[in-house]
Amino acid sequence: MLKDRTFTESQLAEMMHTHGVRLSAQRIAVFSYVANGKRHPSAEEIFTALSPVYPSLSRTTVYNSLHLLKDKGLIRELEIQSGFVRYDLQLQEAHSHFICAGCGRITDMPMPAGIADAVSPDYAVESVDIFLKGFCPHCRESRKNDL
Amino acid sequence: MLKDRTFTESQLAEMMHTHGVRLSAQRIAVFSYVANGKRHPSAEEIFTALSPVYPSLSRTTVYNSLHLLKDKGLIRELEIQSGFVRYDLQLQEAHSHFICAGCGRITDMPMPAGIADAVSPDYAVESVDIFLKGFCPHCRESRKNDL
DNA sequence: TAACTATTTTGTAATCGTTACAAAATTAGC
DNA sequence: GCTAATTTTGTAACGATTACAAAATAGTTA
Repeated sequence: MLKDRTFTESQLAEMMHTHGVRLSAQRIAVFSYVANGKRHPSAEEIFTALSPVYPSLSRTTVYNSLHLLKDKGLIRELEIQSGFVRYDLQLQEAHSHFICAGCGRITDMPMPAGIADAVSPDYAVESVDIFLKGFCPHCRESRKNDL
Repeated sequence: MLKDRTFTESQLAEMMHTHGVRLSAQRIAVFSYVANGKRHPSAEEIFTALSPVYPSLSRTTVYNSLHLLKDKGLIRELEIQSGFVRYDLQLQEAHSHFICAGCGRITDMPMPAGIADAVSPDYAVESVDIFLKGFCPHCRESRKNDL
């Protein structure tokens, strides 16, 4: 499990600027939600969370912002679950993801070493996604009681 | 890269039977396509490929069969790519998947050792998916020439 | 500041993979 | 062969995402 970190709005704006993303209130809000929120949100979750703050917010803007932030390397798509895409801050330190089959919560885990060694060197690996599925400590416990 | 294996129809029927899947021509065809085809097909690919053989085949039947085969542990879902699900034979030997950003082809790779060690022992890991993305030897070469 | 241009946001409609559902067809056991 | 249970089929619905054009906003120049 990796610990979370909170980013101030000006830090986020700075990151966007250095990655060539023009600023807008909506974009900053979307980026902030991915970077600081409970994390790994879907587009719909972001839209639902931000709508009260930006009543005119459009779903399309959320999608546009996410795609832009992804193309510029600030966030990353996670296709850990069927049916929709989740988004994660593109951290410098690689990590894997654990999704709980009970509560659905996603937890960052350390990236195991030596992944690249398992791939024949003719293949140019550009990204590695590791999705672990199972039960988190809490759901594991409640399941034990059920059985 | 792992080598492929071909299953005869009676082997497939046998596997289905021992896993408690009732036989039907359509189900065998779907299972065979996943087990023997180019592999890692989507529901749509299966439907398109089998339609000529079973002109009455319905997309719903393909989905039904895939879900059943998955629930009975014969095949596995791969959410390696956004927007749709791919299916893979549930092999006894664990393996990871490489998807080429150039040609889209999916290649089986050996499963690196020691994945579980990276997860804190409070988490009950039930499955591990490793998705590698990059360029296969062929596409890597053609890209070199383009740059 | 005004005028002009480029970019972004918005809202609606369309698309695509998948699921729901009920009727028709098939299968299995007697 | 008959009856009950299962499977298949076709159509309609659904949910996430994308396309697109109009409206709003921001940036630039004068």
